[in-house]
Amino acid sequence: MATQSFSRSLPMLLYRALDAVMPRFRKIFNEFGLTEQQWRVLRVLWEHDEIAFRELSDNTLIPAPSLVGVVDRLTKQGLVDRRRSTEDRRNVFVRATNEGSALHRTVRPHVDKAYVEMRESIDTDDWRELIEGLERIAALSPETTIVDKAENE
Amino acid sequence: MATQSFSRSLPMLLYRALDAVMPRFRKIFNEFGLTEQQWRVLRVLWEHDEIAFRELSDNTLIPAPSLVGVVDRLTKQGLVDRRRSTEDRRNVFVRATNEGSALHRTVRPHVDKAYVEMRESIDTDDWRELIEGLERIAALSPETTIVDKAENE
DNA sequence: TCTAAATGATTAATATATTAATAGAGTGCC
DNA sequence: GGCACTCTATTAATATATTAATCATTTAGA
Repeated sequence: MATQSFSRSLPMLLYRALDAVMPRFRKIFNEFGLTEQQWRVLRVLWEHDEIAFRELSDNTLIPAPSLVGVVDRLTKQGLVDRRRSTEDRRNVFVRATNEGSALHRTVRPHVDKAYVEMRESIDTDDWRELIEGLERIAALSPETTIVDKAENE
Repeated sequence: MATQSFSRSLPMLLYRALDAVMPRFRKIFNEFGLTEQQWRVLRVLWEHDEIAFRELSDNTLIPAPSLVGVVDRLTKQGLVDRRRSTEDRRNVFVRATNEGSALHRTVRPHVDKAYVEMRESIDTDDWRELIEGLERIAALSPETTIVDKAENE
């Protein structure tokens, strides 16, 4: 039946799960003067010496228009750099400064610790099932499910 | 081990799942001139003839400061009402207008249809496991995990 | 070659999230 | 009765999300 408990719908459960897990992490970020999105950028930059703006957007899940501001503020704080590509001048590359990398190394252990604590508060099998289930949902990306519009009306 | 794939961490998977499922719903909301949050308010009001502001915030998962603006805009559109409680004048009650209820009845079938389609694209057992897993995580609400601060330092 | 289409970052406008602070109203206690 | 405390909605300031539009650049094709 279509009509079911709103609070147990998939979207609301996803939001509630985020509300349950994120505050502990945001608290850490804030202690180091970072927002959640700024942290995500530093986190991704940790694994990419230099990364295209578009890829940074994909990896952090921060929409491009928002990412412009996030990178602006990180730049203002001296934590990242921008560089316009010479081959294709539409592209922009972002990289962490020394200061940005250093901050990442400082914050990272706190984040990892909180993550492990959270993970350990859940049964291992349950955790694995949850992760797998989420990956299935994530695989339903919007593009994947688009049917040719002409087909319907 | 603490160091694991960032893109497969619980928070990023939750965000990716939302990115995968919400666009189809937002598209519906927008067709009827509603934002996602405005819809959530109407959806909750559907089951409560009148509801206290605080409860509305809890049920919609919209933080109180944001909800003020959401209700303001819904009021401006004539879809909901505000009423200050006479017993305890700190409280505010929100209710749907006739127009608000009517809009809900119009939009609801489209939302339900999209939800069923999404649900049917996932194996039933997988779906159940996922919902259960998310409920476990949601139960880890921040308040639940707070240890007395004096205990640590 | 020159133009139409496509691509990538950015801007714009509006709505919402986050965090802290405030203002008004109730409550308990002396 | 007054005072400290608590609770509720709201405001304030800043950051981010959403959607559409723009601007510069590149690419494809006539």
